Amino acid sequence: MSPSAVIDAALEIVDAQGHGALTLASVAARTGVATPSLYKHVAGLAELRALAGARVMSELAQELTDAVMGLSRDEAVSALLQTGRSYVVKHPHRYALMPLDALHHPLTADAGAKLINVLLAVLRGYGLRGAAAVHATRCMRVIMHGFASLEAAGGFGLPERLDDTYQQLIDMFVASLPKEKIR
Amino acid sequence: MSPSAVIDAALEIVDAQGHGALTLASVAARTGVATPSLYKHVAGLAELRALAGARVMSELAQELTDAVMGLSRDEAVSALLQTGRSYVVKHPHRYALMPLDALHHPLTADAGAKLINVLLAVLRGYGLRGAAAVHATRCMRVIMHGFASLEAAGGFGLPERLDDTYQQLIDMFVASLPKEKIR
DNA sequence: GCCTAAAAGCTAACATCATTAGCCTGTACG
DNA sequence: CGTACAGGCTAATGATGTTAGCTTTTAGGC
Repeated sequence: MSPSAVIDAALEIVDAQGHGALTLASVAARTGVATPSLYKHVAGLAELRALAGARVMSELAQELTDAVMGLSRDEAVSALLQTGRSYVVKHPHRYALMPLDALHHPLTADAGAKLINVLLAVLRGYGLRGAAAVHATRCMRVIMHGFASLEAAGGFGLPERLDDTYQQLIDMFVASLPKEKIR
Repeated sequence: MSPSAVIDAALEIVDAQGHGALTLASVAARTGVATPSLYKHVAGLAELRALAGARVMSELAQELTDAVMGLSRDEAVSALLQTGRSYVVKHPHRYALMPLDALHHPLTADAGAKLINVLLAVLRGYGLRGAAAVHATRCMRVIMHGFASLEAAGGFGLPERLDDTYQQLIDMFVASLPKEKIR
């Protein structure tokens, strides 16, 4: 066994039973090991959650990176937001693992930075600098996180198509970006 | 004591120590009662959380209602979004109590409906109907929830002014609404 | 004023967890 | 061949949620 294998098991449990079911006991059961043995690989439940969250964030960052490769500006923004949502739809339970303040925690800071960097890279195509870039990044995050967390939690009850709502948000955001690249 | 008094104590604990500190043991200590005695008023921890969440949602709905009274359209939307955020800034820990899928749970459905109704009322000024009203409501929710949850969780690390980011989001949303009332 | 029944409290007990301490074993490496 | 350590184990402790069953308080009717 290895720390990574423990995280694998943790993610399997989360995928199957939701993030509330992630306990050291359940991970131990799944890996066929006594609970205290997990401490040889992981410092405790808090660290395991952080590591699992970091794993998810890295995976998401990778998918986003792949999705925007070769695209720029509106196309890239749209692809990024769509891909972010589709990841959450694919693994609804994983979303809750990602810490919202990843940068504040050493175990998740790297993964968090990777994620933010994709957003920044996409916005670079608009020539946004300094404060403007920060605000735009935050807006994008708000939209992606707001929608994804609501969708993952089953927060949208009505039957109207979620795709349409999300597209409307994307259009809204894209419309707020500069039409000409700022030089 | 009464169920309501138990919820009061729960909210005091959450305000002071965060929603992770909300346990039956801590509520019992604060109300000067043995833990099992709480079951005379509340069915268990899950119900207490739901009831506390409903209380918070009602309170927020009331503040939002007060804030938009006498306003319409862009002014009302702006006031609603600003007031929503300021509630979260005032009581950062309470935000995490509100269930995202309030309508699915009988104990929180009423409060959830109250909240949604404020949003719908404000959007009525634009003459939005049917699916369009649903999408617009969702967009507003995404923006308010996305921003508030990130802010409450300390998810914005950089020093740029959050007020500016939020204003940008509000402008973005307002710009997406019809300029003339649809009749 | 008293009596009874329900409301509200208590203690004891149990299950589940996380966590720590201390022990055992196999294996890689000198 | 011996030793050190990685990785596993059992036992024990302390929170916590929850249930059961008993006691006390209280409110209302007689």
